[in-house]
Amino acid sequence: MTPAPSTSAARTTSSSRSGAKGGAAGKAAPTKPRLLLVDGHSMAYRAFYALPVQNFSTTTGQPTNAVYGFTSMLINLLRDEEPTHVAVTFDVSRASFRTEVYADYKGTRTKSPDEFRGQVDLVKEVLAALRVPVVEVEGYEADDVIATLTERAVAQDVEVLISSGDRDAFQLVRPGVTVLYPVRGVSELIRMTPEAVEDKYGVPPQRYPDLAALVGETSDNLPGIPGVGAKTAAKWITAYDGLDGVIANADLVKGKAGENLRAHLDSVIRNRRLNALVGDLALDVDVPDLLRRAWDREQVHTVFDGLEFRVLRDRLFATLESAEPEAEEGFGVDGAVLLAGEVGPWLTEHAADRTGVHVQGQWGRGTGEVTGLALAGADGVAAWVDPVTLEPADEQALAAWLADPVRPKVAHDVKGPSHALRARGWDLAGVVFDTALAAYLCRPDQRSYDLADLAVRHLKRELRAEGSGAAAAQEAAEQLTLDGGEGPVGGDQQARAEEGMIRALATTELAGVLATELTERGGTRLLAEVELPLVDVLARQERVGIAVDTGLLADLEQHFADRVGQAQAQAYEVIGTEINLGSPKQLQTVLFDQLQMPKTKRTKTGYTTDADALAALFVKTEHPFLAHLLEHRDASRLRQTAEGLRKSIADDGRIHTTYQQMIAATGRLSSTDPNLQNIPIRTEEGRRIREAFVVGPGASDAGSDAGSGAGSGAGSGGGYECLLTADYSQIEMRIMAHLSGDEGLIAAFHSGEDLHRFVGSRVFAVAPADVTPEMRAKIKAMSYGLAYGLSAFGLSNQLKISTEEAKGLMDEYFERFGGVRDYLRGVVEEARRTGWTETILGRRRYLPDLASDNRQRREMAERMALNAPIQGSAADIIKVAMLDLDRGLRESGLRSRLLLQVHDELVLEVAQGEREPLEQLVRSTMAGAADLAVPLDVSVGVGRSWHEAGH
DNA sequence: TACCGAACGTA
DNA sequence: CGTACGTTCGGTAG
Repeated sequence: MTPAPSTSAARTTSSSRSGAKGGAAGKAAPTKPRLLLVDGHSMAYRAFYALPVQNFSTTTGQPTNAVYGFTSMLINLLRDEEPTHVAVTFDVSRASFRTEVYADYKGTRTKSPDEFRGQVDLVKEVLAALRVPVVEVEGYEADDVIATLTERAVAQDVEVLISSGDRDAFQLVRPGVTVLYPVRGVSELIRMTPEAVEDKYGVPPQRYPDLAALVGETSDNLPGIPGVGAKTAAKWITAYDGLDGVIANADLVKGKAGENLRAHLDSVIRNRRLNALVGDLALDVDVPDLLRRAWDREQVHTVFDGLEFRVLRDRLFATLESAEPEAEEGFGVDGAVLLAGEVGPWLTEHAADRTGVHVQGQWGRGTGEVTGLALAGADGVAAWVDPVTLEPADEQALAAWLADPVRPKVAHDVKGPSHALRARGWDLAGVVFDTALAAYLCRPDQRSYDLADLAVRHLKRELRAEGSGAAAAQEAAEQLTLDGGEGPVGGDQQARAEEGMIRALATTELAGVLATELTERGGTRLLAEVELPLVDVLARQERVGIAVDTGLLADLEQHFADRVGQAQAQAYEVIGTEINLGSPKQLQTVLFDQLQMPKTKRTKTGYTTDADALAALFVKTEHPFLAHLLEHRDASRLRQTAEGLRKSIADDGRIHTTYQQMIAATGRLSSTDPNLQNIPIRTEEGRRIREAFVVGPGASDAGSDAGSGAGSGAGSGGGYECLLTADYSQIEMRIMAHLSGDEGLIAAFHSGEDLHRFVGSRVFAVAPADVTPEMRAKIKAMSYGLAYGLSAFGLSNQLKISTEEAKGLMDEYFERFGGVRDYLRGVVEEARRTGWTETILGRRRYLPDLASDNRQRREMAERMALNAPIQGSAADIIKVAMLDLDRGLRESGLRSRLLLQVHDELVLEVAQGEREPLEQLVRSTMAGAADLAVPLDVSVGVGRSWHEAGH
């Protein structure tokens, strides 16, 4: 029986304690507290006018645009500003002390539209679910409450952020108090710091109400002095040291403006009295009461469901995880360090069924080391094994169990650990679930899939022993040390064992929860049939590595270094000074200050000096410095690349990259340490680096496990004869043709004609033979651009043609290939409706930003939605090809082996005498990896080096 | 020492 | 104002 059964549903109610702890604290508590104050009424009102009401209402007809915009803004603020404290304030009623003073205060305001009223209560419902306190005081406005809380916060050394659409709030600005003022709706807020206020109005923030009193505020029905704007008002205020001075010296002011001032002194004085915020209200809350709290999960679901805020809810959960309730409990550990002779019996008793495996140690570059092994049986009993002190019988039992494919195991991110196990002589088989991979498939946009984070999120548990905080665990460990003395189980080891067993237990429990979630998201088959079996294929690729001609690489590095030296010397000669050519900052000084060249495109920190811009500058100025600089850039990048590769060559003369299977949100692999997926190919000089990747002498240890051990005696001539590369041609365009079902594009792939020539002939309405190279280049750029969400502007930029021409080109393209246009439009619509995109194997990518009210974010999400199914389906296909190929190699008894994957290309090492059959196998396997409406074309090349094999 | 932005390599 | 990545460097903040 599991000692501490737990499900995620069982623990949503523990809010009193977690509430007190606060969600914002999350991981690293901010050093200084920060209070966010929101003027609820004014921000909701802004949202109401920013978002078209017809697009935002529930099926029952309830308008939700204001509450949607407000909630969205609040989520963004909580995410981006990370306040530790938060409150939202509202006006209680129209009547306030100000209307008593001046009956027409805000008198021009028309009654708010019907669609708006009622939404304020909905906003309050949302706030209640989010556990954001609402503060309001009868007879005062929201801004008075904000002013009061601001004064209190400042006195307590708490930083303040005010979100208000009312300019009166500017008077509160000072160091440590910033107003976030909405421009254009509520998605963009500008930061009104003391400097910003002074920049904009010409007076310091505390004098802003003086200025407003003179200028007037139409929205409050406070008329100012006719003919006096901010400029004049600021001038007076500065000249007479404030409004009191202006009033006292009203007689000195000349001209028509002066007359008007004297005529309207009363209203100015009244305005100033009304726009002064009240900073000393009696409130029943104080700043500490506003500590951010974890929101109520269930209530959020209820409220958001009612409002039909599906995507917004996803965004809330996605962006504000730190506000999850803190885990309450740890793990009850029922387990022990296995002593001599206990391993076999333990496995028999506890490890027949699904067992959690956690490896302690280190790994990387295709190898590793085991320092501890923890197991957690399906019965909830755990065990820990010290790999150093195992006796032969234990060793054998453990090895047999680990390698037994019918003993099901669950693990977390198992590729690395499998290297460590393998290096210890243990093969791992029978892994039926990987919690990290499952979490990745559920939410492929996450940065990491750390076990501890997943346990907190999905199990609501900390990775620590039950009922014992860190201190208690330490105590227990020390106790053991004292008791055990020199005994078999030291305290340090005990602590490591407990840590390992907890992780193994957490893995088994997580596997259950994540399996359910993955099923809901339709990813079960993808995990079982693609990602999980791929782990082993990738592990072998990493272990095998690719051979490098070390001498050649060193020569190349020297060659590039020489080029760098020459270019540098020539560059220095031209400009007469020795600057660091690798420093954009120093370059900008030379280019734009000393040489007075025209300014390039702006970056955050200045002006760009990228290759495109430098080339454009060279065309304009023909300054030789630019040529030397570009040469220096090019050569030093190549030198760096060569040097980096040389440094990562292992003792076996090969480079062992690491494939990341859970990084790219589209489903692609990535390669690190070193990255072998970005080795130069475009330029002649760059391609030379590929000459250094060569066929190996073979006979390395790892080779034997590619072809199954037993049968490999046959042709053991030993070595390898060459490298083989095989890549899919235009796979993304073929997927586009398949997914769109566009008849023209499908016909293009069946025509045997060159794709871009074919498409070009349609777009330009000429015979294929009459498609010029220029036309072809434009078509090629556009075809690929479409899959990335390219705009006419972007296309014109890239092709250096006018926007009009680019627009015409795209129109013509869509005219001829209407299916493509319909598909691209549909894919975004569908994603907006469901919240995700999908590949041909059902791999999802969630894009909550499709509903963002921030245009930049939303359009970014739209481009992602266009690209994800295409790039992701290509990733699906090559993964399937790798699995089929791996299986095919084994079944046909070939000894050749997979070395690299570069998105649409596979690199293999061809065993002696296998060139012909291997090519056949590779071609048929890759072409057969998916059944599309168009054929999958595979091109193959062989050679001694990657360069030679390339084609 | 740690992190960010600019730049640039690949598909 | 074109997607997806990883690495390197210089610069700056800590």
